[in-house]
Amino acid sequence: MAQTRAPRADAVRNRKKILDAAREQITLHGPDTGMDEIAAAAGVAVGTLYRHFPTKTDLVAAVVAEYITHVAEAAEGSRERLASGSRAVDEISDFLARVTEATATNHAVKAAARALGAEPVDRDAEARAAAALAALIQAGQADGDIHQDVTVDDIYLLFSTAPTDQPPAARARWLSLVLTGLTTHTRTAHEKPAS
Amino acid sequence: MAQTRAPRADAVRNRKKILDAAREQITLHGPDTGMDEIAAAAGVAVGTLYRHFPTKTDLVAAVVAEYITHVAEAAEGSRERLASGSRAVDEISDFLARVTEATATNHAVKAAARALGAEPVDRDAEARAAAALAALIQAGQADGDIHQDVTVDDIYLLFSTAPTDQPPAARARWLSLVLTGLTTHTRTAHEKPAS
DNA sequence: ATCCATCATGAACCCTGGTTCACGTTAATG
DNA sequence: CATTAACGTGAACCAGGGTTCATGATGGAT
Repeated sequence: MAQTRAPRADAVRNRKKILDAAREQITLHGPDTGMDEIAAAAGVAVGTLYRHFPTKTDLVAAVVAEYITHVAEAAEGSRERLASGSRAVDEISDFLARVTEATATNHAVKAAARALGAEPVDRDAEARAAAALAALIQAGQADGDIHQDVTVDDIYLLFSTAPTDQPPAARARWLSLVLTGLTTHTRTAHEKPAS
Repeated sequence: MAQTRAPRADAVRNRKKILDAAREQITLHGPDTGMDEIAAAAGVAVGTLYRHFPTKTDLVAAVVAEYITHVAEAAEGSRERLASGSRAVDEISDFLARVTEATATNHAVKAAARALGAEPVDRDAEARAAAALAALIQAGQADGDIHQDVTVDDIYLLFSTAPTDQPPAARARWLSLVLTGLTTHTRTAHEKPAS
């Protein structure tokens, strides 16, 4: 019944080369990078791209999927580190920093995805990320470091808007500003009744 | 010597129709809206677009320029309202809210601008906006409501990353989170020595 | 060593979308 | 009212880039 042979070795190799090249080239030369360029960067002919990915949209989608998986792993890593006694706020901070970093790499990719009508990918990875994040937030709230009203959606909202085309200094500053908004010991002063 | 005739009435009318249509269509159908669509929406032939704007890039640039002018006016409006005794924090909040709103409309426009290599436009309007903002921040700091380390660049950084493709509720939440980061009575708890 | 299914190649195809231009219209000037 | 420069029109043009396909190469099973 299993009529499917094992995939050829070079095919696997090429698939990986293509994905890497795609990520890199799109990151480098913007969302409008041509298939030709990607193929060239991968050391492969255009036709090979199409053997692995029926359409450019599919290729970009695959790259995005990789990215989401990466985010999920980062979140789960942070969560596990909680066991080793690190503070939740620090982990959240680290997580945001790491993801912002990664997102900076993938900004153009996401733009490309949007431009092509990115589609439902890897609900599983998304779920894992959300679960890990929820755990982190709860821990932080238990510590009294994170505002009670902060949710996973908040984190998503923030890092989906993370500045990705800014220099590192700006990104760091952004992170600092945003973290201040998540942590405790403040309610916006102007909402407070005039003491 | 003034050999230049007065511009024709319909020409002026059309120019406005084109700019409006461009903003609207790009907002509606994404950054990849074609010149044809814009022309149709403006009730004008393609050639007319090119009479007014030599290239698509120029057209988009013009739309962006309008937008920046709008931002500048919003900032100056807020600043003037300070005289009437309103708190600076509130004005900053209002400003961010209004700009976020406007930016939501212009998200696609900015994307289009980027994709075409948006270019230096209206340094003047930018300068006016920056000046007004600086005044607002200073006032807020004098009130003790805004962190001392907050700068105009911070505001720019934040609202340049404002979520623009999110529903209003999400945008409001974002604003709230961000404002918490700007206002006083907090330093990120996890940076504080363990009390 | 042989064979074949899988895979790679890249020139050619085609369609989308920005841009042009030769020709009709129309608003301003006198 | 006549004249003309400014303006509007839209079919046609052209380049860029995604996609295809006939042909050749190669890894793996026998």
